Amino acid sequence: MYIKLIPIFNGIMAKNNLYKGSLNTIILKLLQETDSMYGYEITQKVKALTQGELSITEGALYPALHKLEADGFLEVEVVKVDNRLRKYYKLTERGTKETADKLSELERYIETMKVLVNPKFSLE
Amino acid sequence: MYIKLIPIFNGIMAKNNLYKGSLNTIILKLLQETDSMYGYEITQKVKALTQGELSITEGALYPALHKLEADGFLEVEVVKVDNRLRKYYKLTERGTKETADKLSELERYIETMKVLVNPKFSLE
DNA sequence: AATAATACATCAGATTCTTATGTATATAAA
DNA sequence: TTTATATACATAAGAATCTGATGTATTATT
Repeated sequence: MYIKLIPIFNGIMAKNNLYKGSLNTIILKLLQETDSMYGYEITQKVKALTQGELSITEGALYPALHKLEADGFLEVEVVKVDNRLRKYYKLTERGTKETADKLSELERYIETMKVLVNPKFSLE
Repeated sequence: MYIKLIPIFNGIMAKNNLYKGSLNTIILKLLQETDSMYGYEITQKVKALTQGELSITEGALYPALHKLEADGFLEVEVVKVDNRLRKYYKLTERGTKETADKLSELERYIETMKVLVNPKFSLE
């Protein structure tokens, strides 16, 4: 019999609320900077960079990685470390182009939101 | 027989790509500024403010308005103008609170994305 | 007379996410 | 030593949010 103990006040965890489409942009950008990363490493990197503000769930991450690979934006290399599998992903040429597109799309989006909801938002 | 003429180069239109959750924030903020608006007016206002960059589709807008109303964030008043119906929406008290929450959520989100993808992004 | 604009609405389908669950190994704690 | 945590992958159900298509109806424009 398996009993999972769950925190009583788990409301204090929650609060993720990733905006649609953000995840691909995040993955691509991280790979642009770090060249080669595996899935679990990405979740940890995001947590660290955002000081826990953003937790990429595995249920979102792995399917996203598979799709980016299927679309030809990432290539994968499987490596065994300490008897455990790691799948290292890196950008393809098309992936590098896609990264630039996604980033400018994000910039445009933020510019647009700035106009709509808050004159204080801006890009430097 | 109905034949719909469509633009040959409709690729130049496309490009909407609203991020998930943005729409509610936009609606709430516009109502905070303008006090009372009807659906069609919102679509036109968004087009005008963003110079066509963002087009709120009716298929997204109307269900969103209904849900915001059902959740108690908006109240509606139906008015007949030129023999046509208009449904004027305005913020309830809870809606005003929700607006503030959504706006700070957006600020946090942009701050987070800034850390992750682009050191040039910032709030003033 | 036909088309575009105004004004509402719903629905199928796609995408993207959360939460839960599952497998398996390695390490740290009780 | 057993248990829990960390590492590392994966899938699947269901919710939420969007696009694009379609529908109704009136008014204004061409």
